[in-house]
Amino acid sequence: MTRLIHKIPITRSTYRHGDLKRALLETSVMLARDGGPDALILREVTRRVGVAPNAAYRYFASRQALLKAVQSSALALMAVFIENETAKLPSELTAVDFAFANLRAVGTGYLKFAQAESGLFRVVFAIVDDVDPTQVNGDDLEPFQLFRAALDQLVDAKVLTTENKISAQYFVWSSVHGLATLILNGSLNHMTHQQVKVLEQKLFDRIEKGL
Amino acid sequence: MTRLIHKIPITRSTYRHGDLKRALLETSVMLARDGGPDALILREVTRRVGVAPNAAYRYFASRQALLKAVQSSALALMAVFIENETAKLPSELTAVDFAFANLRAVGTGYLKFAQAESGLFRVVFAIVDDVDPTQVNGDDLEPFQLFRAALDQLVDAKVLTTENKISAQYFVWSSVHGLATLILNGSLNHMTHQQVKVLEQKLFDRIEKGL
DNA sequence: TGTACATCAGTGAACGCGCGTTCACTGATGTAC
DNA sequence: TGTACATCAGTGAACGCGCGTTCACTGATGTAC
Repeated sequence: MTRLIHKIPITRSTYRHGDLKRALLETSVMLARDGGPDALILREVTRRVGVAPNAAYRYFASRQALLKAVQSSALALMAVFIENETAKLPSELTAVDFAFANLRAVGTGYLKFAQAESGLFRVVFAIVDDVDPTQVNGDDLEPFQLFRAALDQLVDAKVLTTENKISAQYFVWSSVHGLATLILNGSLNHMTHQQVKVLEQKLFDRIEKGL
Repeated sequence: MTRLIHKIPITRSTYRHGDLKRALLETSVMLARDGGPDALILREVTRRVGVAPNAAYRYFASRQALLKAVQSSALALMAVFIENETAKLPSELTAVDFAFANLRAVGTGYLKFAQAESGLFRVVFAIVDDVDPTQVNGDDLEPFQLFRAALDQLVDAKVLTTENKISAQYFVWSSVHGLATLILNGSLNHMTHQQVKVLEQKLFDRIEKGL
């Protein structure tokens, strides 16, 4: 009896973990937060969870599959960052002004996520050499969709035509994503945080002009 | 005598290599062409050159230093791609038209390099956790400079003010670089090559509009 | 022109490291009677 | 309520792999006399 009590491990009180899949995924996300895709090391994940290295294989077919799962989580978190910004929008604007403000909000959330969660951002855009397509979760959010609602509003506000919407969407995405990657790869390291902020605003100005 | 002849290795006829530094760098570039920064494996480089694994250390302080050297080579090649495009420009244009055409040419070269030499493109923007700063080659070309001449022409042609030049330069760079990375990370894999070409042109249209 | 010698480019062997994945398994658990 | 049993979540051990870097060295070369 007492023996049993002493044998209770810190991280696990039952023989079966009970929630190993979730634990593996959450730990994987933590690792990826700190070091990006390369920091997702299967053995390290299982070590932290307190389980044998091969235990992960009951829930994920391979490291790739686990990375794919982290990718989904990261993208969902990115969407939350964006929603946090769009939620702040004042409602007493004209449709046109609101649509533009919304676009800026989405871009701001995108850039904030890239900077606050650079590891996860890099995971989102890491190349995952095709995971078994039968395993692909069809209703996964796609990064391309993040700007969609904002662009739809611009169409509704007659700022954009329907024909131009797609190319506008790629234009906005490229510009914002490009700035995000330049920030992350250190190309803007000579600037202060404040200067980067100013640059972001000027980028949005030019994006609006270019639509 | 005959013994000596038989002992001549295929890749080396003298005891001293004679040009090992160049051979190491060139082989490194080949590896990086095929697989990006992660494919730059010291032991593989020396294996291909036909030299002991540690021989590289006479010329490069570490793998990082070698990667840095490859980065310089890659950036120089990128500049060549851009010059190849700008060289094609017709000369009988007005200053304004020429400046815009030049900007497109630079962007086109940038995107062509990214697609034709994706491994080297990734090396250029790979994070190199600070190499010893006393070793840094001060006159290394910076990616940011690639668009500089085109923007200068736009200032000369009075399309841009001097104050706006810098932010315009980052706008152009972000947009083009962003599209390049989206193409490379597979975000546009659902498109045909032709569709991507069209998208590039529409991006340039919007960039011009946004200046 | 020939010899002695110092230089330093490249060697050989090893260190310490850690990874992803497979195999045959064990034993706590929940279930059926 | 108590017992027999099948399930399957997690184990233990190993495979095969290759990396970057350090150390003490050797011996072909170019140079000085």
